[in-house]
Amino acid sequence: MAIKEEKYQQLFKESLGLFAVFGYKKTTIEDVAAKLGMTKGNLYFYVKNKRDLYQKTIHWALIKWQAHVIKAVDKETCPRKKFMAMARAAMSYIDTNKSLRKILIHDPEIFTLDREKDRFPEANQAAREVIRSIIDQGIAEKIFSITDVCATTEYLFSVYMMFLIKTYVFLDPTAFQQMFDAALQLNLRGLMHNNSPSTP
Amino acid sequence: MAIKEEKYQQLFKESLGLFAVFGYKKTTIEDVAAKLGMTKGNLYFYVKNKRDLYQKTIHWALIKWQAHVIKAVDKETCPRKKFMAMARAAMSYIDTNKSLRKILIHDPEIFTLDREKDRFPEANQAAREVIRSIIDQGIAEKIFSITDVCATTEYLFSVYMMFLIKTYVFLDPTAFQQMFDAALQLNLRGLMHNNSPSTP
DNA sequence: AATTGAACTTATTGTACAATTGTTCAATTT
DNA sequence: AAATTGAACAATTGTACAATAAGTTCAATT
Repeated sequence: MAIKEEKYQQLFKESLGLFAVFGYKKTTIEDVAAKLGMTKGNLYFYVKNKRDLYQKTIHWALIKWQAHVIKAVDKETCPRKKFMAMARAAMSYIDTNKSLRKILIHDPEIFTLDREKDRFPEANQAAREVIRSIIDQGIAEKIFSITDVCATTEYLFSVYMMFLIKTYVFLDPTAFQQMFDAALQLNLRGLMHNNSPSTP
Repeated sequence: MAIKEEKYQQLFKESLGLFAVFGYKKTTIEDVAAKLGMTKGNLYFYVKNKRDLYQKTIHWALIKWQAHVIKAVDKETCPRKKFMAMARAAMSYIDTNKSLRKILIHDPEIFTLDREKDRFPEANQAAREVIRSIIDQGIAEKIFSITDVCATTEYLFSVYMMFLIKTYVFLDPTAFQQMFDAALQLNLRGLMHNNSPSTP
């Protein structure tokens, strides 16, 4: 059913664009239907309701983002480089993806530090696992040394969330970059078994 | 005018208690006045308006909190221990102070990762300076080594904010403690010049 | 200087109704 | 059978205005 998949892709793409411009409330089901050249009634063949459309649209965007990050991580072999690739890919993606970024500004609670309020636990769990696998590999190769892998993963995921929250709100790109670099240095050195001179 | 100072202390204390129980909206100026045995009109001798009362009350609570942290930091001489003392004092204080914590739950935006929306820039600037002075001392004593002190301070302050946001929302105290310890280990090792075995 | 209490102003709540938007579904087309 | 339509229906939001409650001011008083 590649044809139905195509339809969904198009639906989410157009939907994302509209939600980005008008926000959830101001975007009507009819707007989305019109954009796709169908009637609003037919949209209910694809999604349960408006909220479901919004949820599925953002989930789709988050998964696409994640795929981009994983691709960047997989290009590297060393855990240290993987960690850097992960951080950089995640941040640069959101920086270039105007639509997703606009939605995050409209609806900042998409990223929350409160796990109870997490509306995208599936996508975020996958993100945790990316971090976790890099740490595990680093420990296996005796490059990283930390006592509590689980808690460290959760902490680094929270730091990642923190940066996301800061990204779509940050005024000065230079200040952001500096803080990002400082964080990367601090966390990498914190993970490493021995402090070695940083290779940029 | 130590007598007037006393009055303010009492005002903020009672006000904090009421705001903690009922929240900003449900707490009336008359409630606060009654608690202090005065009429609501007289409250306007002390504060500009209701919002000002709320603002001054929280600012007062934040400064008291900060004084507690600084006291704990000053007990230590080594920058490493100072850093740990700072983190621990800040977190344990909020854990025991039920009123302040309740207010933070009612009004989570008191702590924000968005500097533009910071309603207590004075108190938070002072907090940044506590972090900064510990880092500066650590570098002077060649215990810490980081390239960008300014950006690292800002990053660690953000991590501090993140923990505060997580604190009043965290379900499981054990999980919080583990994450806190992992973060402390990671950040301390990241700051240090050479990785030495951690002394607990 | 600190406080009162009444007068005054501003904000909130409730209600009723109109308009808009979201949702369902039997009928129709592909 | 899967996809789509359009009209009927339900839910939500917006508007207007009255009633109420809460916030604010200030001349008089302690």
